[in-house]
Amino acid sequence: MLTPERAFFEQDPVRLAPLLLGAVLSFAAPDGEVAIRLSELEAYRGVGEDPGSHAFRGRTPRNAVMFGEPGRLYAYFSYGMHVCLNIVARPAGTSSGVLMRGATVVRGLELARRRRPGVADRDLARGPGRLSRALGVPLEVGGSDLLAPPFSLEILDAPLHHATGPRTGVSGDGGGAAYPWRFWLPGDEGVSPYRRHRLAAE
DNA sequence: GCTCCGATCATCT
DNA sequence: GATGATCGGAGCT
Repeated sequence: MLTPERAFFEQDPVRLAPLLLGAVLSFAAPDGEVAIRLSELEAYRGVGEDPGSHAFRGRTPRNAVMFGEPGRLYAYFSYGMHVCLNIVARPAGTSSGVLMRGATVVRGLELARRRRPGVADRDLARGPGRLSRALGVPLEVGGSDLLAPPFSLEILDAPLHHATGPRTGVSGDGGGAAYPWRFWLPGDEGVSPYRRHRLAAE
């Protein structure tokens, strides 16, 4: 394991995402620290390039963090109840991100269980909304540097064998086989359950 | 295991 | 005013 330099995050998110599989991210919240090992990620490119990206139509107040320094946290509120977490990629001014979709808890298991009463251990961080709750990262922490406290991030020395496929839950042109930018560790229990996307009306 | 469906609201049109 | 990078529960196989 090693701590990456800032420049590591300047690469294309499609290259970056698989390199982050197996990485350990920890967050020290007021009530304690939880660390997770990433097992599923999705890459999102920027303005005009990726119809599935929040940045596709340009900069807005919500997505402004993606246009800033790489290695920071882009957090957004989804479906009226979930917080999803991305790692900003590419040089400042461009806009890209890597969505953290699934992980397993490797430290602070007792705390993670307390945050998700009644949830099985393997489900604590299996899914993007669940992942943010297990870590204890609120929306307001968006924009923070993942390379500085209260965060820490360690990556593997060598990439792991991984699988690739279409992104989950992305509708319209950004879904489907044209953008096979979902990366996961085959067989890992932290990989989110695949949800078949709804077919177009007949 | 699977499918269907409602919750719930910031964001953008 | 509609949509969505989701989740959990109900009910079925």
